Amino acid sequence: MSNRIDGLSDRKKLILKAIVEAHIQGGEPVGSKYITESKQLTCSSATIRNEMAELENMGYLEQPHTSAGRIPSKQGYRFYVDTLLEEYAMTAKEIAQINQLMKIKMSELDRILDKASKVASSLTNYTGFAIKPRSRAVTVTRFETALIDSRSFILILVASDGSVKTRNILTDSAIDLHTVTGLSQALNELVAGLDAEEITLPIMMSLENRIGDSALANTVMKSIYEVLGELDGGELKVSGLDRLLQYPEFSDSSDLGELLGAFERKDEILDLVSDTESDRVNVVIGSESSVKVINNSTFVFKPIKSKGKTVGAIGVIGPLRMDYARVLATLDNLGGNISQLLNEPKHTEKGDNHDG
Amino acid sequence: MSNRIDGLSDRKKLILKAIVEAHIQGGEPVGSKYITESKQLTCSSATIRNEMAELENMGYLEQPHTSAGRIPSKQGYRFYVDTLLEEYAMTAKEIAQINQLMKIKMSELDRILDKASKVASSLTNYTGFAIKPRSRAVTVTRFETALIDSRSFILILVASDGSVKTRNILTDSAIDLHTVTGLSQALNELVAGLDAEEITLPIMMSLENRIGDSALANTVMKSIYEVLGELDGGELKVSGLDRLLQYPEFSDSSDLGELLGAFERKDEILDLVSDTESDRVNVVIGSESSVKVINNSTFVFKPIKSKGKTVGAIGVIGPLRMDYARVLATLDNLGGNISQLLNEPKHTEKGDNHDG
DNA sequence: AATTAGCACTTGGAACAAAAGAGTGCTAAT
DNA sequence: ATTAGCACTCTTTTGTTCCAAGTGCTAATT
Repeated sequence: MSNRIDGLSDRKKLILKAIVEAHIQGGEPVGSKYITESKQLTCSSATIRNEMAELENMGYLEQPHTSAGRIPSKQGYRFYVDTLLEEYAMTAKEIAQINQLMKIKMSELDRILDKASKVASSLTNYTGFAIKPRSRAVTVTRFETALIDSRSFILILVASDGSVKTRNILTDSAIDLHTVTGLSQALNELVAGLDAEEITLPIMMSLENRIGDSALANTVMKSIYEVLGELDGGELKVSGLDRLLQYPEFSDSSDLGELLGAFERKDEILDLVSDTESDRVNVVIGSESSVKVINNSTFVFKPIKSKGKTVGAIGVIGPLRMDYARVLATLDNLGGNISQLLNEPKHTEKGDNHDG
Repeated sequence: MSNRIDGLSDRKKLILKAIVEAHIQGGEPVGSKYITESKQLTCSSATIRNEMAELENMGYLEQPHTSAGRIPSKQGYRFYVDTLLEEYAMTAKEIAQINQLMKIKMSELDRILDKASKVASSLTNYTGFAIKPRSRAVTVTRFETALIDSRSFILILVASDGSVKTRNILTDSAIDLHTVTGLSQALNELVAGLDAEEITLPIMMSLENRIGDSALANTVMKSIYEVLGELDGGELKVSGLDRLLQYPEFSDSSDLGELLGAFERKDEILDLVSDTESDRVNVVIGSESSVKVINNSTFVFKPIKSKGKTVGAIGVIGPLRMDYARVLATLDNLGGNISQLLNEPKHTEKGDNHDG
């Protein structure tokens, strides 16, 4: 009888779906009686009980204690997300809010992501985050300088991912426009386009020779290394942290502490996002991944692509019993819009606000 | 008998001090028996009880319920901080850690503050924050441009407080080096040094005339407004959020939520810090100030001065029963060091790392 | 063979009572 | 002015009972 390609009869699927959704909605364990009363199935509570017992044996459900209803296990949520989830139809209001964001045509990824994480948080009512994953491939493609006074100038570094970093440089000896112009020329010829490993001693020597000021060359190279490090190491922005507290699973205890700690350290989350390849919305339930920190929470995130490369991700974090349908739809839409924005030909529109 | 200039006998002061310190240490209400046993006073528990009753009447102590010991009231903490606190001698290790930070000679305030908030958090074991207060006085003192390609360039804005902001600008029509050089010249002559109110319509008109591209002028001015807004609105960085959770007063409940919410919104905290004038370490206990959000927590922060002006602040946030002696000493030292770093003549040292 | 009604069983939570413990306030003695 | 002593108050803990929820199993039914 019926569809068993993934090992569950249609009825079991229906029951599992009903339990997951009831639990997501109410937060309480779900009993057999509730399922029969919800009229999605025609059989009796005894039948449901038998099926539930089997689902528990198979690992899809758990029982907090003998006389309680069932709650979905992580495997249960996983099956739900992968197989049972129905498309969520976004409301006009939600779509409007996303379009609102899209109108702000910012060209700088950092600021787009920052804004997007706020929107994700406010649309889903979970904690939102935005991330720029690690990528060794980023280099400085161009150097510019701007003289400030006789003892300081600004070094501007344009990275291959489009981001711009600046550094105030204080010099030991007096400098003039000629010096810094020469410096930026030299950097553009010798260092631009190289990554950290490619900047070798010979290159540094020739830079020193070229500008004829070893102290300056030294200082500048230090700054460049630093910026390369920043470009490489990802960034993580979090917004709507306080929303976590409204869910009883975080209301007390150590789970919240682990999450906050993970946000502080950043690296676990960066790893988690950087390691995934799928372009679709990713759902990481509990400690499915090797990342230990997020045991009792779910990460959902969607990569942001620009010209075929993953340049960032936006997502939300919340309890296991997350409103997956809605979150998936929201992030898919939002992330897709952002990727599209990044990829669309930039100069086709009328001359309104082209920047941010 | 004895010192009553602030209305408390010496003995009452001793008792209050003992109670505050015992409570800071243990977190539990303090009873009369504990005080007598701690051997700081020679009188009996009954005497202590009488004194405690009086201290409660005077508003320095509170009783959670009849059969509990006393805990300090906000007024009690206030008196303790203002009058009873003994100098905390920082350990060699703590001083070493601060000196470590000081070695990183960064010239950019943002990055110093960011780092400093982390150090403050790790030294005190409370949540650290760093802030750049609002200040209407900041203007853009200088504009630079860097051409990227025929349709985009980077606008660099150097602010009067030394910070540097950049904006990617996408243009509708093709541009060349000549265009952007002319643009920066025009901006430097017409707009540099003005604050948002001073940029009037006539000025914008003459800019438009000067560069002869109204769409470009428009886009650029939008970016400038935006940056002026950013420079004006303060920044708030928080680190060590997870440390809050180790204190039982935040272990559950809404207080934590209010704090997290305040960190999200930022404005209450910015107001709080921006409104204070004292250069010393400030201690805001509970809702002493008009800021409602932080009812059951203490803010301690020290302003950072550069050339006589307050350019930032670093501080920590924690429960009312905070280790005030230690926090005050740490922030005073740390903040003082940073201010000194910002003010010291910058070019006197040997040619080692002058930047960051 | 699958479903279902019925019932015994398990368990956590609520309600209540009693006891223990901590600390006070007051009185009377020093 | 201080202090010993004690009655009093209030929270916390512990134990008991009771109840409701929900299960698993068995026997009857389709």
